[in-house]
Amino acid sequence: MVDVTVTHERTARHNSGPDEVEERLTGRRIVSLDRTGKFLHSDLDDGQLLVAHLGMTGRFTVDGDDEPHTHLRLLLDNGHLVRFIDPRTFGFVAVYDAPSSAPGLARLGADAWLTPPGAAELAAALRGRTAPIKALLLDQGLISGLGNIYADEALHGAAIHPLRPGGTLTMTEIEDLLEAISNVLVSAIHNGGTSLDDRAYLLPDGRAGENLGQLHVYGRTDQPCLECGTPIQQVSVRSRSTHFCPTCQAERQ
DNA sequence: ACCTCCCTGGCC
DNA sequence: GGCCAGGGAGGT
Repeated sequence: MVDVTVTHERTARHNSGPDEVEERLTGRRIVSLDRTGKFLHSDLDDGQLLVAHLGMTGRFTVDGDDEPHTHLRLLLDNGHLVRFIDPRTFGFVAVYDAPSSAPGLARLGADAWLTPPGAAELAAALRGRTAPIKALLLDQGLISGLGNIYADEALHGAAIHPLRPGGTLTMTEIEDLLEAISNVLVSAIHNGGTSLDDRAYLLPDGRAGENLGQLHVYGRTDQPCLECGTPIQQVSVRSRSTHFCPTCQAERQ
């Protein structure tokens, strides 16, 4: 990285500020590109760890246009210009000495796509947990990588009510849930991801992902369940909108 | 283990 | 003019 410019305080909030991020990155070479859950992370040539999170509206572009809400620019020694654009500034870019000092990243559960847990492992993690399974799926400590949309979709695929206390899931339900998570992610990735009307998420070439039309419950409040016709219900779980079919995902089985 | 806060664009 | 959307951090 030949030149690094950070122009928004909040983007650098996990370091002391924009100056520290610029200083720690300038002159460094990126030697890896990885992802765990929703965290992007790279090893640098001096042993530091570069971590980025897109939050809700963050995205990286390479040699793109200069857009509003561009908060960080990386000029690479190959001439390419990487921009971090993030209107709502829920995302961040941070540099740490070690993974253990990166908040969030250090506490992530197994990645839902790359290294999903086995049923026995997930069952052990769920044992004794009283929080709603929906909340546990969003809390990245159990399984990492699922957001609000795919958590709702996975629970519907597994026919599990979102308010079921995590510890009450049967082994069969846990197996179904893991399979549903896999199915949901395979489908979403195959379809290029879920671009909503706000177009906050787009494919690298600027096209919208087409998975929205494949969703069974998210954003389908009051519309008929595709399995049974019952109107999809929307409730709030931990102040996150939650969509489910009250028939397919009955409270008890 | 819970709750509040952060932030902006879009829509009612 | 006000509310909602959403991911995580931090504090209680």
